[in-house]
Amino acid sequence: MGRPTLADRKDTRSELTKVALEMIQTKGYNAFSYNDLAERLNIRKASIHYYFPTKEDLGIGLIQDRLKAADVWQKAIEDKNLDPQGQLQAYFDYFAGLSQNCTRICPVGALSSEWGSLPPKLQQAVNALVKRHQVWLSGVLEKGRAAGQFNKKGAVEEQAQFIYASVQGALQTSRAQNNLDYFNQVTRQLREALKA
Amino acid sequence: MGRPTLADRKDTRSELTKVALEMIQTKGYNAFSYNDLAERLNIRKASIHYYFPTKEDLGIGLIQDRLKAADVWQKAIEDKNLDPQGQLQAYFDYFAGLSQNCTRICPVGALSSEWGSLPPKLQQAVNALVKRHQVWLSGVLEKGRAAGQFNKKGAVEEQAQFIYASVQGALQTSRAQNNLDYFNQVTRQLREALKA
DNA sequence: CTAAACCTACCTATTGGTAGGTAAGTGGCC
DNA sequence: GGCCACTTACCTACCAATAGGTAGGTTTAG
Repeated sequence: MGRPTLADRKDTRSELTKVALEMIQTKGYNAFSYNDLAERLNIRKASIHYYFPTKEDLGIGLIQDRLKAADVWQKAIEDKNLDPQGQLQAYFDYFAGLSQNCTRICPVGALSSEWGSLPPKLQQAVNALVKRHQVWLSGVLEKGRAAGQFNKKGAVEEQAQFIYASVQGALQTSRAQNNLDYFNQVTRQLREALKA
Repeated sequence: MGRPTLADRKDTRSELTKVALEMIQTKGYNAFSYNDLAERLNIRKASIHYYFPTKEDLGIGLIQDRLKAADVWQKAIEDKNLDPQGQLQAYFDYFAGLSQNCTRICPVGALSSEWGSLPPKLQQAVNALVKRHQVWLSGVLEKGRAAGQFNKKGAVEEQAQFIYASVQGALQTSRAQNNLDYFNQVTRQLREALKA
């Protein structure tokens, strides 16, 4: 009967961040509107403001979701008991999967490219997520060095930055060229550059 | 008075692509409007349509400008008679300068991040510019290999892709972190990864 | 006289956002 | 158990601002 009962309702909030995330990955932050989201979820756009008063709030909320997802992912990786090299490979695999046949890039990379048009608080949130990635990578590199898997050229933080930047760029260029091999070539060379 | 005589007029077309370029680099393609451009050039926005009927035309025109600029730059580099390693460094230096104190990124990287929202012809234009970069880099690497300056791990095209992706990502992340050292760390590690 | 290089004035669609509803579910109190 | 206050999760209907774009002038130079 017209309106669904509460029991029927989906978790609208997480649906919103999910679709907004997808749109940021495919089109960018400034290329989607509340109307686009409303049509996708089959609700009115005013309802979106109930969960996210402003688009900035939506952006920040969505990044916070990613922060939690990173927690989950990192713990799942830990449980697999991979060696550092395997963990690095899992990181690459994660992004290769995220690419979805060269249709998406990392949301953080997308937002970084529109930096000057982002509200300061959203910039902060993005930065926190970047840092999280780099801290995790640094940890993996540290362990890998101890295990003799990675070389010791420069600080691990610098190598982590190198990996992070290359992955972001590779995802973007690989989409522009419509060829995931591009991404794989880059990660192959990263492994080469890091090995002991 | 009021209105300037034709002799006083700047080259409005190139001013337009220049300012549009800057806005793409700082905010992204979807974050600036014809109105923004009009205010910056102190003309009416309708006049912009005289030069560029649509925003897509503007984007494409601007990329074609960059293609010509790349020609000029490459020839200027050739005249300097640098060795391949010096040419690669000049490439890095070019991007470090383009960063303008971590306020701008490469326009191609910016457009690549908004890929899904770009008109197909603009995507094509962007791709042509990416290819130009990579072909030039491949040439430099080829010569560098012959001169014993670079290693021969994989094809030069693959190494060129690696360099290109890393530079793009480094520019973006370095802006997000507001720290050009980030960019320099990445290029340092690229040199390391390429050396014979 | 013509054409280049603008202009004013307008258009429709869309933007993010607000005001004020309303149906359905929740918890407390007698 | 029944009533009532309250909250949740939406809704309709609007708003001013801005988007890209168009029609049809006007000024200036050659």
